Amino acid sequence: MQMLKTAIEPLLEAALEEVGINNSHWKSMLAPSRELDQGDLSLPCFPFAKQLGQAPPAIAEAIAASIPAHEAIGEVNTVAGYLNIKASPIWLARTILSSPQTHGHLFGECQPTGRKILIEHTSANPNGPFHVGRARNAILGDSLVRLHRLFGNEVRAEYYVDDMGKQVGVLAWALANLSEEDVEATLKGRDGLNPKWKGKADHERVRWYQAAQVVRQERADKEAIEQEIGRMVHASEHGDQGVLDAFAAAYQPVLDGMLTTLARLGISFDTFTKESMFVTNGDVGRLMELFRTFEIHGTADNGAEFLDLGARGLKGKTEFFFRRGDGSSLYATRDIAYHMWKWQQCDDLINVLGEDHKLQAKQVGMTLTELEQKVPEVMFYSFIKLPEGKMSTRKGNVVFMDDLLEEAQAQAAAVVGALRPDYEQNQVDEIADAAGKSAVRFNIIKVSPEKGFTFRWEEALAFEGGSAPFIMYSHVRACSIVRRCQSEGVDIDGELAKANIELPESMPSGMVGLLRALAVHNDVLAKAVNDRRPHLFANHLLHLSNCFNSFYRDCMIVIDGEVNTINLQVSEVARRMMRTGMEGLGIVPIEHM
RNA sequence: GGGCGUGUAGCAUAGCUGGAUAAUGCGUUGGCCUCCUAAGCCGAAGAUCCCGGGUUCAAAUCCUGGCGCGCCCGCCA
Repeated sequence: MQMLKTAIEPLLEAALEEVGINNSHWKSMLAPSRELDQGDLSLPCFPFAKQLGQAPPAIAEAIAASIPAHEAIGEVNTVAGYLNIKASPIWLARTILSSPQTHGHLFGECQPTGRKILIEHTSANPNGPFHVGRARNAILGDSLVRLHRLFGNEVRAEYYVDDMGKQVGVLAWALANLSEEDVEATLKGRDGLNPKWKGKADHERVRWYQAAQVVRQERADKEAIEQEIGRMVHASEHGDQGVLDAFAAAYQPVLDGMLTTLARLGISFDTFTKESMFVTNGDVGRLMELFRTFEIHGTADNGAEFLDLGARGLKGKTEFFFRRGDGSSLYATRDIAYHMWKWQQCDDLINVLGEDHKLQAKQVGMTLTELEQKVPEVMFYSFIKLPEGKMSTRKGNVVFMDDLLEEAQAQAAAVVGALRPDYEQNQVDEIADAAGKSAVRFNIIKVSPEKGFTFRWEEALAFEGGSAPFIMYSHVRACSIVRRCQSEGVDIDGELAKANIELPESMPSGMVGLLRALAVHNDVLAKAVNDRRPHLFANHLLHLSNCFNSFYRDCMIVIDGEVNTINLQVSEVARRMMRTGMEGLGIVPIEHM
């Protein structure tokens, strides 16, 4: 609760000086209380014991006695060596409400910072549909994008298109050389194409890719196939425009299909940058020449070149190869050129990467340092497993995001249909669509990225406490209060504009709890953004929604046609914060459900 | 073998820049709709915070040694 801390720090400083503490180490010790009923801020007094030669409880008492009355402080108490300070609910209400109409933007919507952030996420190889494993990157990345925007940063969301690797080469070869009959014969015995996705190129063309993977292993002329693919990949890496165009024709429809899936999740990108650009524009070639001048440059027997990052402290495998024996570049080399290009366009660079890229990212980072470039921030995430084990397209052990979204919507529709039998079908569909996709997203956002994650249908499709629909429902209740006011003829804008209303001496616990949750909202947003941990904000939003529900129970807004101004103002601030917060996580803030 | 990450009630998680009675949801269980949407609210039971050692007034949190799980250790992307 930064709000309270700022208000009382000078008081506390004076009180501590009176007791005999003159250094300012205590400022970092003054932290949010562990339990809400202890207080808002707590100061453990144990470290002062040695310095003052007194017992911690006595010190806490002495400090408490020296703190003068202040409008922000509701209560000061000491327990077992802790000094607990609770904000005055009236002060909280006054601060938060100080004209919600004019200052409402302060809550939930921050001022522009002027900072330009480039966030690269997803960047999946365009060779098949998203499964929930690959989608963790997109969901986390997009949430980070949205939270930065909510925070006030100027964000560009970027997809790096891998348009020249072996995977794309295989796809292009398969489309050119395998007939539909070949593909179906090769994949006989596996799951067929779900008729639902007929015509969606990511689902259709991945079968050519999968068939090619089999054919490359099993067909009699596999050496010739490998040579042909190798020739194309090689040509692409030397910037052969004809081959690159053929690759693009192969992957672009697949990429479009993948983006359709992401769009359904509310995920979109501002820019797409193709890997091949850095080969064709000469950046990669110049970079490789530059590396030759480095003192840590080395050459292998066949002419391949590397940087010896061991000399810079890298453990394990220390040779970082940037050029093959045949003179072509490697993925990592292009990635470095890409990063140098990105740095020209932003103040901060964030990459969202799977944990399998940690070593690679480390090598790229060290090389960028060698080039006197800044190192990007990286958000790593663990892979999503299925209860049966690792997700694998080859083994048919996958859950496609398209299927998950269909199932989520269907289940949400069943819930809405049962709970709201009077709703029209199109209204049910709209709610089910919003609830389904939000639940799927939230299920992934709410856990910390580095944690291993096992996908379970029953959890992805849970619509109760701890889920996106729980938050959506609280928001809907707040919206319904507005509708109620309108139907009662309440002048809402007028009510919100009222300032300096008399606040009741005692407030119901639901009100106090909500005020405290509101007071902490922007602190959590800042932390989630700065530490790249969206799940902190997700958990806060659950807490905020929960607090709103208790407030809803305790504080009626309209009774017998009479509106309670304070309650309405608090409800409206909460509604806006919930709405902007939901948008920050990609949860759809619908108004009915 | 080496590197990185992770291990918290039956299950899934939060807390990890050290601080009090370890928080939340699911599940189990007891209450609450003549009142702005019960996808809700209030209560109960349920924890050797993986194990051992260390640092400290204080360890789930930091250090160290084990064990389990995941990922990486390509002139692949």
